[in-house]
Amino acid sequence: MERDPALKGVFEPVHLPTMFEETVERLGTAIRLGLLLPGSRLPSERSLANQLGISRSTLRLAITTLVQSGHLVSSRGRRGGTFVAERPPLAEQDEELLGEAAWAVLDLRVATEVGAAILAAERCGVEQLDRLDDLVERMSEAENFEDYRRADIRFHIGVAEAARSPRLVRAMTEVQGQVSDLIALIAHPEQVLTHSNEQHRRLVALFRRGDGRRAGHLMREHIRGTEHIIAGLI
Amino acid sequence: MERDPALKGVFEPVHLPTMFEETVERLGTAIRLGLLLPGSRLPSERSLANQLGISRSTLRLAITTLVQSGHLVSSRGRRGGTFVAERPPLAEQDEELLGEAAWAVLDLRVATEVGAAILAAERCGVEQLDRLDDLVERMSEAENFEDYRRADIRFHIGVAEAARSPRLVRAMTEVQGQVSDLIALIAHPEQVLTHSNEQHRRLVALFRRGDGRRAGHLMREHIRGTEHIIAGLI
DNA sequence: ATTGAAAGGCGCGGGCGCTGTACCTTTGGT
DNA sequence: ACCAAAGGTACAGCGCCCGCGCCTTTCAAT
Repeated sequence: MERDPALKGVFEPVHLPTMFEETVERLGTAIRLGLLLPGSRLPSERSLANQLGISRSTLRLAITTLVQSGHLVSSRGRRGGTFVAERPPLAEQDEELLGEAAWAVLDLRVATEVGAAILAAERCGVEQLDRLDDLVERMSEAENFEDYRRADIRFHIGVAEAARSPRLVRAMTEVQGQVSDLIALIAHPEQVLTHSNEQHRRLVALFRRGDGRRAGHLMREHIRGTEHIIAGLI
Repeated sequence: MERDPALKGVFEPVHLPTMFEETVERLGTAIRLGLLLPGSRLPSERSLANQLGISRSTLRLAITTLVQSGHLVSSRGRRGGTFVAERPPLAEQDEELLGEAAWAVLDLRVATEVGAAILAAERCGVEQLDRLDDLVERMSEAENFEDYRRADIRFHIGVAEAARSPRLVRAMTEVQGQVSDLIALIAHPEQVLTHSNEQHRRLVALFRRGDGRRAGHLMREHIRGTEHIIAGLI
């Protein structure tokens, strides 16, 4: 057989997540990224199972797992339901993650972030831009790292939304979920955050001007910083 | 519940491909993209099942499907095996594909191609550059569209290889597989191909200079052409 | 105080995909 | 003539997932 590098990927083992795993991953990531706010209520099990296109039995398995891991709390009765925990876990600080896998995630991040930035500059509307302005403001006023980080995540997903591409939003959410586990490991002095948010501000300005070229380049520079730090840890 | 657009994706139905479907997709795409050349031999069923991490029974189902669709042929006996058909189908000209799904694929393509181009400029080595030069040459000498197209696909996957990122290679392969179904529908006058290949040449030059900024921008312009044409069809 | 609706908590039968194993058949090299 | 290597076939079993029905808890409305 030829040693064609492109074929490496073709014959690689195929891992398919189960519905259970996928559901835990989706809901867990949404909670850890702050897309589902602490205390907010999820749809009823019957309704959510329907929306997700899975059986209630399977959904309940996923919910049980997330309750045990501290992401969710359930209560019974008339006004009962499933709620996001008040203090959900932030990130799975899986030290084993540092290695080959980390690089792969960072590479995907480059593609997703830069691609979203370029398309955002080409297509975004005013309401998305206002939203991004808002998030930049929130970051500049953040008192602690957690607040900053939450807004940061929303900003980057917001860029994908500005690109008007649902698939990119999904990809961005996944990438942010994985990269957050890494970012949680590194320190962030205030000076770095200020500089980072300055880049956010310039990005929005470039989106507004429709300058996809500079927006793409700036986004690449923006994310290069954390790459270097993480690279040092590996 | 809030109408947060980011949550749209979280609660969307989850459809997971089966191992059977995934295997058919992988092998079928590799064949249609020309990664597996006509007449070439696949590993034995037992070995391939082992490599893919699935049972032989399941692999056989996939192979049977691909035989019936004209991608593969099987022969028994001492020197038997499973071979790529001499004239495999080129693309699934699924006319139903034109619509919402087409845009989603094109968006992912922007991210994958531009991301790969940027990383290729940052990391590529001489051997990958030579490979890309070779493919550019092959395209310039192509007598017909099919030959050109095969080399074109290999070029773009080659960019992902130059980025030294296996995950991007996978992503690029998938994207090319889906976009090929669209590209097969549109005409390609020779003038367009010449211009397109000129861009390939300039891309390699930018990779060689390590100019990720211009490489990313040029790649975005490069793929914009087909976008416009396909947009016209939708 | 009663009732009913809306939510979570449970149990079970059945289907389908996938596995693993064993065995058969074909074919060409030794 | 034999044997090794490949595809072709059959079957028992397991795990995930579904769908259904039913129970329990709670609170709002009456």
